[in-house]
Amino acid sequence: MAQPSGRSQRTNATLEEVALLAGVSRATVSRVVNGSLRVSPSVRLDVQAAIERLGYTPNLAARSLVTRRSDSIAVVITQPTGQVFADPFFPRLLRGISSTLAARDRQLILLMPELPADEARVANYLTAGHVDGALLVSLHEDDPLPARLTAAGMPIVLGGRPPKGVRVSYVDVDNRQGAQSAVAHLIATGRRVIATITGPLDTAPGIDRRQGYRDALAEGGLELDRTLEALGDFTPEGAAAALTELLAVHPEIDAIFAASDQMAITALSLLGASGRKVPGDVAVVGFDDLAIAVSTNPQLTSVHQPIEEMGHEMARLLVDAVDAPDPVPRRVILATELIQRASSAGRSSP
Amino acid sequence: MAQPSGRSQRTNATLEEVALLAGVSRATVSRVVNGSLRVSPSVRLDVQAAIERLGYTPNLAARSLVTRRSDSIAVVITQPTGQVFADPFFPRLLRGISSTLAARDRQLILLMPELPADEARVANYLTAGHVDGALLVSLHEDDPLPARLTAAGMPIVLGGRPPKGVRVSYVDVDNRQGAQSAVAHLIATGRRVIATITGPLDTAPGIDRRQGYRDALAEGGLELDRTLEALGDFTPEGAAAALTELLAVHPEIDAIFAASDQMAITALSLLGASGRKVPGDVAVVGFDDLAIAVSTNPQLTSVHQPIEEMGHEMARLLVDAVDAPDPVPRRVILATELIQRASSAGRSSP
DNA sequence: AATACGCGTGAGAGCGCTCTTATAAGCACC
DNA sequence: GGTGCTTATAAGAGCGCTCTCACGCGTATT
Repeated sequence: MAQPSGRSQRTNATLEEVALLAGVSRATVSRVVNGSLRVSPSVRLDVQAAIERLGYTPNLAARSLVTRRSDSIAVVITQPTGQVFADPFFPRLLRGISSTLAARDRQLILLMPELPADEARVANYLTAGHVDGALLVSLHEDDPLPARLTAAGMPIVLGGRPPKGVRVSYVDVDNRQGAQSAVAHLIATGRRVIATITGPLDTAPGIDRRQGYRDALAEGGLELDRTLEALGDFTPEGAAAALTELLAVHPEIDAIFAASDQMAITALSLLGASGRKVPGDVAVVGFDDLAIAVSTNPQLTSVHQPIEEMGHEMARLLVDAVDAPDPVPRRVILATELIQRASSAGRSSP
Repeated sequence: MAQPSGRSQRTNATLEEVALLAGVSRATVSRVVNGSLRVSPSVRLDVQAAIERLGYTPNLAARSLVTRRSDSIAVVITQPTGQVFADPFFPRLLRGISSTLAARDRQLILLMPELPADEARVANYLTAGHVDGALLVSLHEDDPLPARLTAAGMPIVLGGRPPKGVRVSYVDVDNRQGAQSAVAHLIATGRRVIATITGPLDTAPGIDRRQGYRDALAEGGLELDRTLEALGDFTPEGAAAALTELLAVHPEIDAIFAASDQMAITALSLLGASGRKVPGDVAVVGFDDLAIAVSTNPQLTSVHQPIEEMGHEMARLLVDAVDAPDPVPRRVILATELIQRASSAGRSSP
């Protein structure tokens, strides 16, 4: 009597109540709900009407208690070191994952361990069987999680190529081919002294993008010069240091392929500060195709990655694996696309 | 015999088994697990040993079936129109939410409706009682979700000020004060013809940031001139159009406050292209303090928002409301901070 | 006409947990 | 040393669902 008391107690109807209203047994209602074929059309209609009337929604907890499945999937995003958060990779990836999972009636449980202690808890949580599978993104090199989960019989799919010879399913963008096409483009537009600012070489994208750079040089008949490869770490600071050294050693540079847009943008402003014109003196190409690539001056040529699609594929692979356990790890490599803008325009054209 | 068969069947122990091993009843084990005080120390120790030995983890589905709680919280991120995804707002917000939720033993269920049809499904899912509460982010103006959920008795907390006079708990950053401090800084450093490129004026941040701009002008004794307020929409295109018009009407502009970094960066390159020096001729200040703000040329002065903390507060508010339903909506407004960089340096100093 | 088989449906067990209620044990008191 | 009290533990019901099994009916087979 103390309060006016909130209405809408949200007392969800149960199977039992639906059954009563429809004049059938609980089992039959269950069959209708789960789309069993073994129900006569007339009964199905009655039941559906009752469900509609009562606004019935299955109690997921009760269901998963008996089915031993949770119909939910964990997405584990490990803290990427440093500023990698500077780009909107995760929202887009999550959107891709989310839409596919929703379409297949799975819940998305997001886990973002920060401290090592969190990671232990996450591992516990996952192996406790609260989810049917896990999607792992941006692990560090020596993360024990994939091995632990695989050993525990939990289906997983990684985002990005696994570091070592770990045999798990994964989805990745074709970093190598993307970098290759970027550098091939520089060669095709007349650049001859092409430097690269790499990503960290203990990460797959760092390695693969450098490899793509080398591939393009080889194909273009240009000599590989290790002093044109400056080690970056995807951050502005790292890129600045790398570029400063590069310009000191090779003032004749006429093109730069940066392994990330963040670094490419830093290069853009540093080159300007050093009195060089982009693209007149030096062409610049980045990787990621961030939204700000169109806001820089000049606009930045960059390699576009199908991130949403990566999410789709990851979710698809995982759900398939949950539904039909498959001993063979699968992998999907998605093509990238070079988006040409002003920062790499040919010398002849303005 | 077909396969070597995977080991580690992950047959989680049950309460019953723990009870058997510890020589007590199921109920006693349950008390230990849930931290009841009514257990003698010796028995508690025995039980804990048994739990340890069997690697017991409670079955969440079974628990929530009887407690009628899920111990999980939904985070609903509605598709922001256009490019707003260009900034890493969501990862940071999610990180804040995630860490607080984890600390309070709640699961984070992420829902990202894209199409209107998705939104209906999300609403259904939420009202079906699968979660204990919901965090709603970046709703559009007329989103019916808050009202629906509140009516259904579900605790919710919004991220960002609610559009109309909706009475719900929310957490927001102090957009108005942030903008005010940015513009006050411009005035203090000698700027007199200060324009603004606003955000869309049907969003709370758009409105509040413009209001902060006006506040600062009033306090600084400058006349408000509506033709110095150009309507933007947070995108580069919008900003470009707004700025072009602004410069045409007011070539004497000596400072620009852009309601987002994305727009500020666009302004930076456009001003350069028009032959104006930043900060020599025109000072530029943005809002968001994106990571690329340090990579632009010149580096961009911007208003920093405590996004992780916003996530923390949202989660804290919601979990508190779930634990102790509170008829009074709460609100938390977090302070912003102006980060001064080269783009707004005073004319006297280089 | 008798047997067999399919197919739609109902009855009932039981998933692992919490929570209420009952019981046993311990202790103080007069 | 019996009465009354508190306190630790056990027993058992039941949350809402799925799923196996049995049943009864209609149709095909011999």
